[in-house]
Amino acid sequence: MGHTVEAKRRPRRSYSRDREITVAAILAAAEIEFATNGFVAARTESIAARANVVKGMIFHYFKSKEGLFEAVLERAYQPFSEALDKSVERNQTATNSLLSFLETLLTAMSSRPLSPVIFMLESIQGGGEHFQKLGMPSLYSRIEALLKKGIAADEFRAMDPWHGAVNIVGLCGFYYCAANNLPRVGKGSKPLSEAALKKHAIEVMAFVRKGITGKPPKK
Amino acid sequence: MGHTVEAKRRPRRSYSRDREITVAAILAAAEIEFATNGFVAARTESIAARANVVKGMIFHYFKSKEGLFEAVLERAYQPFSEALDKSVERNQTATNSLLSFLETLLTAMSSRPLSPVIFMLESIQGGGEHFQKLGMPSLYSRIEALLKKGIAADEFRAMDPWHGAVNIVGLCGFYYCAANNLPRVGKGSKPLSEAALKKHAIEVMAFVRKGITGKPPKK
DNA sequence: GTCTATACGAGGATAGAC
DNA sequence: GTCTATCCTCGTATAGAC
Repeated sequence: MGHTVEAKRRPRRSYSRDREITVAAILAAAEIEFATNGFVAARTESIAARANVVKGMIFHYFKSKEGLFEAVLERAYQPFSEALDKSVERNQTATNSLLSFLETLLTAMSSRPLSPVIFMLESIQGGGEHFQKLGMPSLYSRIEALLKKGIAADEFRAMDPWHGAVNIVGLCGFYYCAANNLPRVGKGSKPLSEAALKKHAIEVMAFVRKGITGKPPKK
Repeated sequence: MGHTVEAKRRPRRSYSRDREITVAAILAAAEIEFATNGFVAARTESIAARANVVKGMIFHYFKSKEGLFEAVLERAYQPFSEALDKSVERNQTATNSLLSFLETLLTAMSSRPLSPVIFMLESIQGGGEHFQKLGMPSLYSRIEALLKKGIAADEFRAMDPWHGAVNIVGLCGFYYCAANNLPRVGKGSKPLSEAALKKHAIEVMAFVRKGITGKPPKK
């Protein structure tokens, strides 16, 4: 039935007795659980089982379910935060700036494929409460700014840069959220395999490049 | 805190004592609740409060929470099913076929803005179990087919039609899912206002048109 | 058809032994 | 640091009066 996806309760074999290891295991398990079920529907018991620890450990290290969730959110956003820092504006054309930023963004996503899903769920269910803290809006703003620059420089076609930014972020992230549900007809590789994600990045870059330019590169 | 969004418990004033009215009220309330919280986190009590009926009515008419959810899903998919039926292939160019189909699709979405969100949640949380029944995959397949046709006819650039279809669906639907969380800087109208949705449709159509064509229309 | 009361299970959180 | 046992709230679902 349409119930929560839960991890099988595996018998615990070895215990780490090590803060770092236990915490990391819980975080990794929690990321999966929250990305599949959302905050409210996520089950601490299920997280514990997947992490191969006892439920009490979660409350020991994170105080509450909410505390754990925030830790997961921060961890999930980290690569994107770094991507924002890394891609500083050099003296480049708007096209090159945007495409290189997109490449960084898509790489960050493919390295942590659950992050877009968690952000999506937080957006829908949490109303984006936590996003202000994380600095999520700056992702859209960055792209919007690049679009404005390119439009002013006549590199890009006339368009609403705000909608443009949303559309581009959507192009990057939607795939990850819909992955479980895509038609698999005749597709050998799974949508989240490394090869498929690479293909996705290439296709998105091409789509964006064509979709925003004012004049196409003559062939 | 990051808890479920719940409807305030309003005092019940008038009772319809009418099957149609009660059922419709429950369905409408349930759509909101499921779209905000997902199946597991949705609360029947909250749905009842929003519909201004007593919780028992839900089980009376729909037997179970799951029964209600399926009814909501069907209702949400209906406009898209009609859109698929309506836009039969006439002797048109691939470009015109695709754009007119997109227009129908975007109109369906704007008429039921919660549907894309429900589908997204079902995709993430339900693993798309219910989608086979509803015929969801045909939406992607239709677009994929149109893309293939256009590529073969040299109207569209070379691209992977499967990824292209996912990207186009994402362009249409992502906006609705992210709407609660978009930066509102300097934006007067809310992202889900009629005006904003119309703008979204126009921007997406333009983006797709430019993003897929092989040769741009000379100006 | 509508309402109240309640059974019953699930799940977050804590206490305290080892 | 790790584990077991338990408390208590919340939420689905049902029984039965009006």
